[in-house]
Amino acid sequence: MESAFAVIAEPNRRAILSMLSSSERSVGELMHELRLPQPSVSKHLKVLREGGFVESRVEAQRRVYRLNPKPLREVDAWLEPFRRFWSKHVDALEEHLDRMEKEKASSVKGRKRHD
Amino acid sequence: MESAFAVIAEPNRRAILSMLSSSERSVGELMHELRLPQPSVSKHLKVLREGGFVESRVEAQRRVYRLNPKPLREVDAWLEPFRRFWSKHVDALEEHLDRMEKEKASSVKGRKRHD
DNA sequence: CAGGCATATGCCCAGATGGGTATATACGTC
DNA sequence: GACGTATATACCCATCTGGGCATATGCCTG
Repeated sequence: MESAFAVIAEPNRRAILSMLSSSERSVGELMHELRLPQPSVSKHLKVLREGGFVESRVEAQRRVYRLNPKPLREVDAWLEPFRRFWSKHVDALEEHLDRMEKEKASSVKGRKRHD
Repeated sequence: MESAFAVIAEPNRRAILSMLSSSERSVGELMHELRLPQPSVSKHLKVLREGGFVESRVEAQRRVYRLNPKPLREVDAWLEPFRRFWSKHVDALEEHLDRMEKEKASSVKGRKRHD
């Protein structure tokens, strides 16, 4: 599995991560709450493990999985350059005014714009 | 393409989005900067378009693509519950208590092990 | 040590997907 | 309207991946 993005592309894996964000769980608990066959859960957990999203602890016959946030921080970091767009639509007015001003300025003296 | 997550699972598509985050580009510009064959760029753009990540504007024979941040906000929103893990110091206590509780419960009946 | 529970793994299959190539469509120019 | 440019699409193929099933492994109890 290439990247953290590919790992969280799978809906069941996202569900597992969401569950683990509230508290750690055993495979059986995940299996029951997600209503997935056990091999399926184990396979997804393997992908998550190898991607560094989860870690496991042995407790008798059970494996208890807990979240490791590191790979998700990578995703979060990748989003950073896009955050300036979050408020862009809200601030459409401001952007419009900003553009108006630029055009006004350039129409006076023929200044050029850079983009 | 199912979800926004599946769309950004592809490295070239993330590259396109990153490029568009700085400024809009034509297909030819993306093609040149990413060194990808044109059909490949067009196909990725189609996925991005249908996923709502980009919008296009016709300019003579060219199609100029610009970013639409909405689907990325979904991804950002999904990350929200995990952000409390970002600052490990703050939540270390809670996690510790959580673990203590489980150990107490299991130590009553049998042996315990951790790693 | 047998037997049962919890989890992991191996195998096969069907569907999805990205790459590559060829072709279609759209537009602008002469 | 012929031609070149810019982009989209159709087609084929190799690969990957998740689902389902069977089975292996590990641990605990009697």
